[in-house]
Amino acid sequence: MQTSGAPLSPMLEKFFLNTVLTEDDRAAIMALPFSLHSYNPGKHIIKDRAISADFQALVSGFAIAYKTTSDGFRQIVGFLLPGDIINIQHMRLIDDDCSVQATMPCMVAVIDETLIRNLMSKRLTISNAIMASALIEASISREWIVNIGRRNARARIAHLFCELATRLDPCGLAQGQAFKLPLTQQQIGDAVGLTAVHVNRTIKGLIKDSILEQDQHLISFPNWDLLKKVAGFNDRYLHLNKRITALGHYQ
Amino acid sequence: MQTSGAPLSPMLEKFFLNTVLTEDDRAAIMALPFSLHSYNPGKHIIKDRAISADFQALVSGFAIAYKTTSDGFRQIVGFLLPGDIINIQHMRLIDDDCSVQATMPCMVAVIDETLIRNLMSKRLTISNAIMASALIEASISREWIVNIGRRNARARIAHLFCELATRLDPCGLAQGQAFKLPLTQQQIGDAVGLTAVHVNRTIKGLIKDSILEQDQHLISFPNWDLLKKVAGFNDRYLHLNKRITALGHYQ
DNA sequence: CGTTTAATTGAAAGCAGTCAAACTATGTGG
DNA sequence: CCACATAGTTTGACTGCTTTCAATTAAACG
Repeated sequence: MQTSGAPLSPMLEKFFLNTVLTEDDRAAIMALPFSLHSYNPGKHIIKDRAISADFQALVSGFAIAYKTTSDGFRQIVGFLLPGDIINIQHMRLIDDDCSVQATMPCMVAVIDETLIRNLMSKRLTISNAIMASALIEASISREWIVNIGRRNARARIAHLFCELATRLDPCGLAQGQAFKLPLTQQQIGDAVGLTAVHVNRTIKGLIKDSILEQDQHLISFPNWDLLKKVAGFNDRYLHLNKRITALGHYQ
Repeated sequence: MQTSGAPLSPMLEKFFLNTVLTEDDRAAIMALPFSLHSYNPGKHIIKDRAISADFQALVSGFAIAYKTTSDGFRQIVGFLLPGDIINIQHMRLIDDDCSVQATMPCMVAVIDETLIRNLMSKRLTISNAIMASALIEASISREWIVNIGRRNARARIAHLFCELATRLDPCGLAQGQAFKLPLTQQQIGDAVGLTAVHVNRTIKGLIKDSILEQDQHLISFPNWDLLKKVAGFNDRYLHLNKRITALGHYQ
């Protein structure tokens, strides 16, 4: 998945992972007019309760979706990687219920939502691909519920690293058994329901036990199977490379 | 929302909450051939990894969707109420990644998935309604992540009760400021990431502080605003009564 | 009425949170 | 290029929420 070149190709590549698109579908998507916006770390791509009439896709970088409790705590509810649709719930629901913030320099492609709606109504396959993207996002949320609800700190953080390594890889953002961590320890805590202090101690423990290695922002794991075992990680919930055809039959 | 009479009407009513359907759309849905199946508490409607080619909707009763960790812990990831589509992710994804189990006597309408696919391809509005249902389910999952990740036991359980009261009401399963709890304390724990023992103690505490009342399986809360405050509950994530039109414009 | 399942309670242990301080990057302006 | 400011990381001591284990009571069911 290239982030250089055509800005919409990361999204297209992601569609191809779950849906068989025709050459016409591909052309129709690549022909969509868009504008590009860049966001530095810390900047908001979507602010809570904002109502925009646009369809946005992440071209490059890394962003977090989060919600805030009434007493001021933050919980990250998902990650956005290149190719991901940023406000997919906005297609059918009025309220954006969470905010989206860049944690790495981000490039965002903005498309007039009306054009997407037209495309979806005319091209069933593209509608299917977007539906599949929404369902995969939901599947990831369910696994996060399991991770936070039923795993201890060590397994939670290991699971987070497993998910990051697995999802960053097809984006060209992982180097073998390593990746550049796009999050601070505070943000890791906000993602897995722990405090930054305990995240720090737990990561230290993982390093001490040779489950992880860390060199500045580079996280590596010489023993992928061990990390997976500690995390109880199974990538099935990410629904990678599982396509169903335009007709809905299994490929 | 009636559970007697036409079995598909609870689902139809739910569609109407988020999408403006035409009379033709309504008729097309009500004309769908279906078969009815009943499940007693404890019975599985979907078993993990099962591959079925059917579209299923809950007609009456109450069911839980859950996942199991590699070390044997169970985490409930969502509730299914009358009108809810049971295996919505199955429309576009190959793997069912969670199991669904009845906790109350359930009636399930099963429809040939091909008929649903045809309906969705011919009727944009119905496709939109199903998409909206999927997005609402995802929104609820995100709020569960917040609930488990960033609230203490008392707020978590209060929040669960708020969600149940709010979602059961349009199904005709809530009586004023009360509802019949469709879950055991073990299941409540599995839903909010706590042990059954601590759920018990926490509910006792809520009762002692007059935030809840309990008479057998009937849960009531004389002070709804107080319960909401303890929970930090805001029903926005449930997306009730927020319709957008077939054309995608705000109503 | 006996059996099974669910709810309840107590005591002890442990995982994670809180508070506070020191340290280390990272970046900026002089 | 260095001094300073800021943000992020690390560490220690202490607290406390939640779990664990075990046993008892109550409810549901055939």
